[in-house]
Amino acid sequence: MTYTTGAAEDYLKTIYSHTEWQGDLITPSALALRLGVAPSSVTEMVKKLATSGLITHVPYGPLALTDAGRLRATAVVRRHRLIETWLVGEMGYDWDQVHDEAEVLEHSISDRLLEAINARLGFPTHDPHGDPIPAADGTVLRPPASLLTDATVGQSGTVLRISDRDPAVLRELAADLIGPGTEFTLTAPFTIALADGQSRLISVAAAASIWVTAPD
Amino acid sequence: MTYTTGAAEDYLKTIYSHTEWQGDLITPSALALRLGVAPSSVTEMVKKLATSGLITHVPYGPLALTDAGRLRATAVVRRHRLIETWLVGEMGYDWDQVHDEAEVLEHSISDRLLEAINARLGFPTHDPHGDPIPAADGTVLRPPASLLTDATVGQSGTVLRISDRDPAVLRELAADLIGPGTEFTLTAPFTIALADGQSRLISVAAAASIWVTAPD
DNA sequence: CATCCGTTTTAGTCATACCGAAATCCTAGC
DNA sequence: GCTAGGATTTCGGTATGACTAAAACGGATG
Repeated sequence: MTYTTGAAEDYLKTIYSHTEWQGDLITPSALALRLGVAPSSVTEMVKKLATSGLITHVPYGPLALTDAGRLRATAVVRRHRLIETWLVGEMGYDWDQVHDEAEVLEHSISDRLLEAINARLGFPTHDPHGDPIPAADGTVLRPPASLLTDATVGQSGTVLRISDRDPAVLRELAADLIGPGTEFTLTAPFTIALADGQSRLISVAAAASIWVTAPD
Repeated sequence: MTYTTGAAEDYLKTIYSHTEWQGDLITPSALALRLGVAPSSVTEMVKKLATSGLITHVPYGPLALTDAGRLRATAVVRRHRLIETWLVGEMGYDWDQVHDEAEVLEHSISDRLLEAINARLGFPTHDPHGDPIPAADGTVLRPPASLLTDATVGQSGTVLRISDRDPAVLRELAADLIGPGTEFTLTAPFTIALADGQSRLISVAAAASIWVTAPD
């Protein structure tokens, strides 16, 4: 009933993450791809999660979290992002090096230790990549955002988050001193002008990882 | 071959811990008791560990670590004790509250994070209970010690370590301000006089958990 | 030296989580 | 409306790590 293995947490987290910025529901095959498991494995886990009341699923249809499932998922995301913030803030990690470590620790840290870390960090609201850290009650503060690849030339805004999927992208942007909070104007696909007047050429992979304030 | 699951690590660590202070080899039944598993489970895991070259075992005989097994075991113990030291030193835990958390984290923390913690702590040599922290190469600095229950009346010495097995004992001794480094003279079974002249009545359970400098 | 009894091993199950192959479903294109 | 092909599920099987019950072992005792 209270089904909370590490594997199940990974499924819930991935389902949640897909809807967090993209908006649409995730399909079993997309979930399998993201998790790096076979589609048949997804079918099995989906059955267990549905039986436990954490997701809803009509056969051959997409997956959706229930309220209970979303709470469980945001709890895992909260752990992940607090751990990442801690690794960068206190333990000397760079932002492209924290993902794997957090991926493991998010399943093993106790609530008590998590809150001790949270307090040490001063109760941060965002992780190093700009992702909002869900509150303990599952609340997430997420401003409207769009991808830099969808921005129009001339559009100005602020970088809100960088997807932490690709470490190479994170290293590229760190070298360019681009991160959450950076103000920019898109001068060409994909060249941006920074506040100090400097110009930066952004790789396509990086542009597809940068979420910026939605245009007016 | 490189068999390093969390379960196997627990077996190795427990085999090692038994020999660390007691000296004699552990039997399968004692191992089962300590780990809280059935004897048949031990037989199975022993087979795997022996096949992997981490322990030696003649059927119906006791268990002994190989050099490779001892190295693996001390690595786990090192993790456990550094994590405990960190929880007490930086995260606001008391010494009776760290065991369970360390028990989990010792299997999931990366070498990198462990060394970052180690550096933050200033490369400690002992954990809060007085247990020596093995070096990365498996070396352990362990002074000769004997149990307070084996001490003779009139014997003086210094508390070297308190077994972290029983949290209640740890709380009792913390309340009595007794810990590693405390100098004492045994005045009766089990009453000890401290350096400042104060006297303390020690419970039998606590006395059986206190390791002191060996008598001359 | 035979027997007894606790220890250890064997044999058979279970739960989790994964896989590949085969069957089934859904839908887009005709 | 039919059908091809991709997506999904079903089915059988693998690996880990645990369990119980029962058989096999071996050291201590009479």
